[in-house]
Amino acid sequence: MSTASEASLAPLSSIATIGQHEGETVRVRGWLYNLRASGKLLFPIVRDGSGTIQGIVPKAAVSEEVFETLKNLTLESSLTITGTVRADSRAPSGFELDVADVSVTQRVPDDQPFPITLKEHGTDFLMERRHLWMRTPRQSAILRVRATIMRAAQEYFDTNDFVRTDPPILTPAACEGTSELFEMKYFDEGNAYLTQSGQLYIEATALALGKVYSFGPTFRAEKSKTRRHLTEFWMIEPEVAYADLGDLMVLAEEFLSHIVQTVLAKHRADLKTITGGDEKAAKLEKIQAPFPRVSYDEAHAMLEEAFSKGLVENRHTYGDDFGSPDETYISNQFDRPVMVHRYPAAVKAFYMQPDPADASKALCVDVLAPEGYGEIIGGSQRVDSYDLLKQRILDHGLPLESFEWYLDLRRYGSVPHSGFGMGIERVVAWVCGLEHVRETIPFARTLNRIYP
RNA sequence: UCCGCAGUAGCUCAAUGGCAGAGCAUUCGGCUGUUAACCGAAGGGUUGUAGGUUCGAGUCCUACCUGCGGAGCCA
Repeated sequence: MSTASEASLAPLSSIATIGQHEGETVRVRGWLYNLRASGKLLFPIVRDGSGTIQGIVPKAAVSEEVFETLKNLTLESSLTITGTVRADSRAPSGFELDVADVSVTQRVPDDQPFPITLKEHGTDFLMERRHLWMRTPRQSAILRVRATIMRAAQEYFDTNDFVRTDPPILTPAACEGTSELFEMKYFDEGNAYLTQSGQLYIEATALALGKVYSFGPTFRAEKSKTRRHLTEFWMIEPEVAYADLGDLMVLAEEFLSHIVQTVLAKHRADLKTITGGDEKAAKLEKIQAPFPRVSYDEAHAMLEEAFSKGLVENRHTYGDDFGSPDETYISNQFDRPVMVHRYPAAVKAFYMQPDPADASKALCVDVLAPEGYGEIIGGSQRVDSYDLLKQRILDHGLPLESFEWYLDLRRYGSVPHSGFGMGIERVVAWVCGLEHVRETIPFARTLNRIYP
């Protein structure tokens, strides 16, 4: 090994941008991802979080110490490797590193090898080691796409003059009076609950600031065990004063289009790593506003026809909400997200404005992602009449005193207003083509898992 | 909460009711262009738990535990 001062002469490079240093000697700080050997030739593959690169180490080209150090190095040991960047058509990324020097920061013990191998593993094994699983190229790529989706979502609202107003996470009562909530003691004030939605609170901030959004974690204590559910997930919710349902649907389709096109612009390589091909990117190209709009009645008619043709197993009952198989069938009829609007008021939340054309319907919209990924957005125009809202609260058996502040919003300068919530993890799962939302978040919280 | 599936080596999985195995990982040896490298060798097991049937149970029966994904509910 050369001296520290000698090695420090080489500039640091991230692997993602190492092509800019072709012909130059650089340092890469990272971890040993894989090591192949062929006699007196070593092929260490190093990852640094931005990508991986293969190093070439002919025994004759380096010191005995460098060769022996690398030859016996254990996977996922941390190291700094110095070498010359060379373009090579055999390399997946187009570049390789002719290694000159290596410095090991921490060596993974021989008797406790890195548990995640390059071979296949079961989901439970991987989830139990999520803190290590996320080091693999595919999982890292998913987390990068997630970060871009979150940033693009905020970017859309920020550049369209929305003000971010974050609602409380600890709340005194259920927002909608339906979902199961996580409950805890709150000093001498009785029980508090983890928020299931910030919606009611951002209705208040919308009437103060006009266009607002919130972005934060949301909690549901429902015992859902499916590929679409987490007990803790991230939701971004816009709320707009004076907006009606039509305005809301335009907002939703433009918002989603922006997110998907931003991912396409930045993550072609990651999408390929995640899905193993370019088909997903081709599908995402089509995600451009406007999106198809289907009323509840039209969707029901689609399901009736599908049932008569034997395309769906169970017949949908008019007036009921759509089940998961129903949503999957409807969304599969389109190559873009479909906006299903005007559901029966009876199956929707108390705060939704009735349709003036048919009071049995609510002015609401669910956006269903393609390919059966389910509901990614749910929103509505809100009840703006004091009398109607008060009646709805009473009809739903909710404690009026808990909603006095909410009724104030209709008492003092009430206006029509609308908003929606988008679940980040479902969008990531759809955009990345994943089987399960648990891979879309660094540490998933599900019914049977709160470790690590 | 209901329905279904699964639990065998560190991992992924085999094994007609009849000697518990393979690949990968680990250790050792070989190989100068490997792409989940390859070749040879070695170590590695209370078959989820508790009962039962049987000459004999990984395999059949009962209960339980754990996990999975589907319904419901939702984003």
